[in-house]
Amino acid sequence: MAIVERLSRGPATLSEIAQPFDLTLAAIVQHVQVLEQCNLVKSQKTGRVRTCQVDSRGLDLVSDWVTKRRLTVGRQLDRLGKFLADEDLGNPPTPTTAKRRIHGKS
Amino acid sequence: MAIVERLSRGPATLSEIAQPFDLTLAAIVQHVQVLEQCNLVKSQKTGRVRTCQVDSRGLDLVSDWVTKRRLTVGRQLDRLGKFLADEDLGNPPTPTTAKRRIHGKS
DNA sequence: AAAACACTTAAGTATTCGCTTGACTTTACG
DNA sequence: CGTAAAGTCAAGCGAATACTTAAGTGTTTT
Repeated sequence: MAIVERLSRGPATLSEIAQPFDLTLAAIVQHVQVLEQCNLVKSQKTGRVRTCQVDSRGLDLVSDWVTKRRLTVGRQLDRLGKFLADEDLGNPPTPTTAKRRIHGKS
Repeated sequence: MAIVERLSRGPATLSEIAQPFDLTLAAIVQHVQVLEQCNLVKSQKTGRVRTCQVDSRGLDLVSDWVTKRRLTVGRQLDRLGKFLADEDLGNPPTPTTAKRRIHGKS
């Protein structure tokens, strides 16, 4: 998160990213590699310098996921209302009883 | 993520959450505890059953962070445009950005 | 009361992570 | 040229993590 925050203020080289952290350059490189796999950071190398920036595709991925969850949570409230109505009519709640590998291996 | 997705489709007990996973109930409890620390899940116990739902505060936290990053990335583009305009006018690059553009003449 | 249920808690373990070190490659500069 | 800078790669180590097992606790059901 701190690396993405740094990069959201403007592009930076790997050494520049590493500077505020008490870490080796190699460690930073490993973090950036993971962030690139997540499409949160993109980079290109010019000469011996690798410059990194935020990749907005990763941010999109995250915010899309969050908004999807929030939408279905909204529908959940509707379903709760329906459930309470059923309850008032005397219907029993659906007991989807889980019974799978509570202890020990299958 | 899978637990939050499950809960975004409607509340569930711990056993119900555990069902689709090949994990013990204890493992699921540990995951849910972490999610509660992150305010991504909330739960209350009724009798011997603990029912869990999505806590929208956690979702808000995430999407707020993402939109903040995106805003500053936006400002970054403005700065890039300004930088390129300066370049076209033949002005020397500012020292903080001077590390690029060492190679061939434009 | 006894048994079954739905967790809860603690402890142990095996794997995974994060990081460092050190050797190496490539590029820039005098 | 030689040397320094910026980064890459692989190996290794300690610490954290994600599980499991096993023994509780409180609550329904029979």
